[in-house]
Amino acid sequence: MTLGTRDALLQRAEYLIRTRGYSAFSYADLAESSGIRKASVHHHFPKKEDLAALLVSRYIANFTSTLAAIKRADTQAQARLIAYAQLFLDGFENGMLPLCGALSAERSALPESLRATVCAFFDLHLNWLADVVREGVAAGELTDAIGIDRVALLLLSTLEGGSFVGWALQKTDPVLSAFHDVLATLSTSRQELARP
Amino acid sequence: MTLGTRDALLQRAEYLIRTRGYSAFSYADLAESSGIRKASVHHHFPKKEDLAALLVSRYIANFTSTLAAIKRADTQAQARLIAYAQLFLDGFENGMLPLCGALSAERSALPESLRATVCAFFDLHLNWLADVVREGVAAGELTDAIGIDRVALLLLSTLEGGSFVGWALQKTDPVLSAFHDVLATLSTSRQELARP
DNA sequence: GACTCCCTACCTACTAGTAGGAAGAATGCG
DNA sequence: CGCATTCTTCCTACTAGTAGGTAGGGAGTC
Repeated sequence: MTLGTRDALLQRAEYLIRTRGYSAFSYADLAESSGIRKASVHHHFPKKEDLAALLVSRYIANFTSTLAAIKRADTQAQARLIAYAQLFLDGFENGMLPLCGALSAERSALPESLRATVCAFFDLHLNWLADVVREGVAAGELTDAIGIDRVALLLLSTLEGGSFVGWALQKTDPVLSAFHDVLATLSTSRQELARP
Repeated sequence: MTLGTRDALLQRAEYLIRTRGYSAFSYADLAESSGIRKASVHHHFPKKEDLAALLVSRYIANFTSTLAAIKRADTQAQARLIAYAQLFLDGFENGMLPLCGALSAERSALPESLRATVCAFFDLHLNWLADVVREGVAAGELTDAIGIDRVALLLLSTLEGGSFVGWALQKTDPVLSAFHDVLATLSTSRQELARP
């Protein structure tokens, strides 16, 4: 399957943003790595800001349906959360940071339209996590010692933080390590923890 | 106390890097926000890369002594860790991301000299945390269910991740929320968790 | 006299973005 | 069908502005 030029550009742009950041990627980079001229990139996406905004909103749309698919595929909270965490690992193994984590770092240098979208993306994560945790608690699979919203925040923080630490150290283990430790703590079934 | 020009420049540069990122801050920005001309900034720091490298290595030196001071001031692991976490909150309340977290996001766009320093900084964090946790476990204050190094990674991940989530959402609570939840889990004394 | 600090003026390379045209595919119509 | 028109995609060539960085000079200080 061969991607259309437009989709190929979006894909390359996503990679560049998730490795270099929004400010540090240029239309010249994007053009070169897509085998096209700079002016042609502008034909598809007149402004850099438009490109990024579209990219993120499409990403959010995809992500939303991926989360829905996870909920459909797994009925247990634990399995759902592991599948969710796997998304972070997948990105990492493709050499990329979490999109919105990367954008969050440059927040002050971002155009206003992007900031709001990044914020919305984190809310999406937190709401989905809270939902899954709520159902998990109701089903007796997860403990409810610290409150649903705090658990959601805890899970997201470990994955974002783990990704950044792993990214800096160029190691894969930190990405999921903290998440798994937290998940084991939250689980009522408390199976023995696997030491690495 | 009035800072020398050189120190003022370093301080402003740190702020700019911890809000906009390395790529998105320019000598023009730095000059303007320091009330000096661009060429004068170059007089003090000929290359941007030099400035950043010096800044980070000085930051690491300061941080090292701060960590040593924390160890001296508190004998209990829990108190030490809370003081450590407070450093992240202090930065956040001054409107800044963790320095090395921010740099980590742009890793691919960073000069080689900086990448290594960023990596060393994370190692510093992890080694100090592992040390504190080890002593805490030996003193019976902390549980040792998942291994010293994993606990260090867990604590660092929650703080880095919490900072980024809080930064994107422009809220302070996420910064320490996950860290405190994890710390409560690790504590053998298990005092009741304060709900927010 | 040498050094420090800061300046104006400048350089080259690169940034996002534009103008206008060539080639080809899609479309409308007699 | 043939033929012209329009639309899409991409191009070369350009703009103005900004990036990091340099040359060289003036004023104060050791």
